[in-house]
Order: sequence, then C-alpha cells, then structure tokens
Amino acid sequence: MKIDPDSKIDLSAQIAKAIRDGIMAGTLRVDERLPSEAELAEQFDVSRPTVREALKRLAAQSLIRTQRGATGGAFVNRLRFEEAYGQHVTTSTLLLSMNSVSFATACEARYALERACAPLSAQRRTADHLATMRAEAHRQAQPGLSDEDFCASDVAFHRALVDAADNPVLSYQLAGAVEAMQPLMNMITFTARSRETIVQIHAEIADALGAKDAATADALLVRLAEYTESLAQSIIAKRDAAKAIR
Amino acid sequence: MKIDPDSKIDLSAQIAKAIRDGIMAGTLRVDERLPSEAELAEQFDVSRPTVREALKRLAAQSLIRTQRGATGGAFVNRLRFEEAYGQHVTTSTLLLSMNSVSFATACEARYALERACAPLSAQRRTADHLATMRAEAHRQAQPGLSDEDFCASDVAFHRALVDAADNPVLSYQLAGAVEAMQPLMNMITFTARSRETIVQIHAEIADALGAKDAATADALLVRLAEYTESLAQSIIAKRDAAKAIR
DNA sequence: GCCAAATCATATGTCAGACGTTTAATTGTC
DNA sequence: GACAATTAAACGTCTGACATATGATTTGGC
Repeated sequence: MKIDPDSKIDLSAQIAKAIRDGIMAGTLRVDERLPSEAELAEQFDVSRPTVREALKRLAAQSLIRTQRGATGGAFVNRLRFEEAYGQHVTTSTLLLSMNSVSFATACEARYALERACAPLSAQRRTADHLATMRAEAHRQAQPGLSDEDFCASDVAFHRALVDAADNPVLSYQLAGAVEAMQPLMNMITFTARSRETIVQIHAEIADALGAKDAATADALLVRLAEYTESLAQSIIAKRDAAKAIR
Repeated sequence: MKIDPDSKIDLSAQIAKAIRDGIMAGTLRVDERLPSEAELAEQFDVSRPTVREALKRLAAQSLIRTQRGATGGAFVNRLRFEEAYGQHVTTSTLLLSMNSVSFATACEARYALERACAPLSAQRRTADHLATMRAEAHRQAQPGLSDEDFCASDVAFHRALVDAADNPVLSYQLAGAVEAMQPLMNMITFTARSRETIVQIHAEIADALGAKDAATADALLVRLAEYTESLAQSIIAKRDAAKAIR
C-alpha cells in the first residue's frame, strides 16, 4: 500500500489502513512485531509523530499492543472475544442513544436474538449457568434493590442465558444487543408487582432450561418480551400524559 | 476525570478515556465542538502531540470527526449504523480468524440469528427486498461465476433477508455474523450440484417470504444450515484425507 | 567458572517549538 | 452591494530532544 501525501486523507489514517490491511490479509501474523516507529517513519517517508498517530488508531481497535523497552515495539494483537466485548457494547450503546432507536425496536431485536439461542442453551446449559440464573433471579426478588441494580441483575441473568448456548460468536453478537439496552431499561421504574412478574418468568425460564425444554423456554421469552414492551408503553403513556398537563 | 502522569497507562489513553466517558455520559453532545488541541493540552496539562494521539484514538472509533480551518476542530460524531457496520465486520472477521473458530460454530451462530429475524422479515419484507433476493439467486445460477463471487452474492442475499426485518439493531448485529463468515465460506469450493441446491433453497426462501410464510422460511433456513454444514464437513474430510496421504 | 550487579542499547512515551495548509470571517476596494 | 484580498484560527506535519522502561551485555567479586 502506497501513501499519497497529496490525498485529502490524513497520512496517519492512510498508514493505519495500510497496516490494518496487512493484518487482515494475514501478511502480518499474530504476535509478529512491526518495525520500530523510526523504521516505519522511514518506510512511509513521514515523521515519527505521524507514525505514532497511526499506531494509536490501531491500538484503539486493539489490533496492536505496544511494549516499551529494548525488545519492545508494536505487536499484532490476538483479538480475543473478551476484549472485543467492551468495544462492541460501547458502540452499540452509542448507536442506540445517538440514533434515537425506540425502546420497541431495541427490545424486539434483543428478544428475537435471545430466542435464537434459547434452543441451544436448553441443550447445552451447565449446572453453573443454571446456578447463575437462579442466583440472579433470587437477587431480583430482594425488596431493597434499586431499579438500577435490578436492571444490572437482569442483564447478568440474560448474559448467563446466552452464554449457556456455548457459542462464543453468539455470545459476542448478543452482548451488543443485551447490554446496550441497559440504559434504556434503566429509564423504566419497576413497581413491586412488575418485578414479581419478571422474577417469576425468570425462574420459569431457568426451570425450562434445566429440563432442557426449549419450547417452553421460547414461549416464556415471548411472554417476557411482551410484558417488557407493555411496561415500557405504560411508562411512555404516563410520561406523555404528564407532559400534556404541563 | 483526572489524568495521572504516574499511571502505568499512556497519557493519551487516559485522555481518550476521559473524553469517551464524557460522550457516553452525555456531557458532550452530538455535534458539539471539543476545545482546540492547544486548549485540551493546557486543560490536561500535557503537550499537543499527546492530545492528538488521544484524538486519533477516538477518531479510529468514529467517536469524533475533525475539521481543519478557522471554524475547525474536533466534533462529537453522530455514530450511524452504516459507519459502524464496517468496524463491526472487521472486528468480527478478525475474531473468527484469530481464535480459530470452527466453521461449525460460526455457521451455527449465523443461522440461529438469521432464523431469529426470519419471522419479522416474512411480515415486513418489501418488494425491493424480494427483488434483491431473487436477483442474487438468479446471479448465483450463472455458470461462469467464480466461487468468490458466488459467496459475495450469497452474503448479499442474506443481507437482504436480514434487512427485510426492518430493524436496524438486528441488521447491525447480524452483519458481524453474516459478513464475517465470508472468508470461511470462501474456503469451500462449490460444485455445480451444490450450487444448484443452494440456489434452489434461496429461491424457495424468497417465495416463502413473498407469501409471508414464516414457518416455511424457517424450515428452509434449517435445511440450508444443515446443507452448508454437510458441505463444509465433506470438504474438511477430503482435505484431511489428502493430508493423510502426504 | 559462576552468579550478581552495573552498564548499555534500543524503543516507546512525552515535550517544545516551528512551519505549512485549510477554511471562514473580516476588511477593503470598486 | 458585490467581489477580492487579508487575516486569524485551527489542524496536519516535521525536527529535535529528553525521559523512561527493559532486555542484553559486560563487568566485578567470590
């Protein structure tokens, strides 16, 4: 890849792209060391700060890691699911908030995806997953729990459900949909009765998965989706009514 | 957010985090202009190059955009689904290749997710979506098509299927699963007969969606998943046999 | 001869200052 | 009033330097 100094695009962006392409094409292998900043600067015929800006771009995407010292430098990073999680959730959260995605749309996507992995979860869930789900459900029944903590526990419950499918690709893709919804969920104030309903469904889902009963789990997820949706709608209705009075 | 010069972490990473937190918390709103690089340098008590490295990190995630000139500067970027697509696909592709995710695992995730949106697609598909799907299926039947082009058309077909669900959140999350599988699919050499089978199923899927028949579409996706899986397995078996001879 | 400490070399992290380029606003002229 | 020249602000890039971390080498002592 050549660098064009007269391009409209930043040199650092062009250099970052060139290196990224190399990583994606396999020219640069995992744990391989890139040339030093000084060498890269010479190769691309730019200054070291420009090279550094390019490397920081790649570091922001976890494509490389840097190490100081004598044998240091920039290394092609093995991208792991756990690392990518955070970025994916961050991006998804911002996508929802910045594009004013409705609660209904996000909710629909989330439950559609969860239902997709429910059959696999029913088949493969371990005792560990069931224990986590039951523990979170139990936690959600505690009276003193704040709305925020309730939502956090809700996310943990559903994460366990998804992870039970034992497919890292599914877990990764769903993390964006499930965790990114938390800010939207946080806008809901849960009454004691609504919590009771949710906890009840959660417990039944855990039971269904425990019995490897995919059909029941699916039906329960549908119920949960509908209930969550109706809760949100009543909140929105109340808010609109309050606004109308004002 | 305070910056700690004695921290083990790069100053530029700390500054990037501070600004990112501001964006996520809503302190910095979309299209709002950040202070100039010189002002940021003074605020965080670092040099301008350090600030610039931080800004490049954020630019790599499309969280900000920069503009030159008198009224230029760094602006909080409205993250759009279309922009985020590319990054998501890149990351997903690397996750698959760097973690040696098996074809079976990726395939399972992909079809589970596609099945999740099939009912919605059956309900909401427009004439446009159907036309795209039929056009791609027709293209896949052309004799001279290379394996690579066949796979690309396959991706286009499934993208249309997913987009037909008319839920941007679903489309976004699935893009990672569907498009990231392309390199894995490219490793399969499609015989004339296997292509015929796939094209046939594609055509039937389009018909089922045209008839708003979710159940049939779901069954067809299951068949397609199983067929794709068996194709991959026979390829792997052949390759292993060839390896055993050597 | 072997182990430990001091030294060295290398590479990243950070800084200071400067110049070029882009772009919008201002000013000046006709 | 419209158009052209000037100006100022801000990013993009470069040069050169110093600080700091860290593995490798050398040195010194036993």
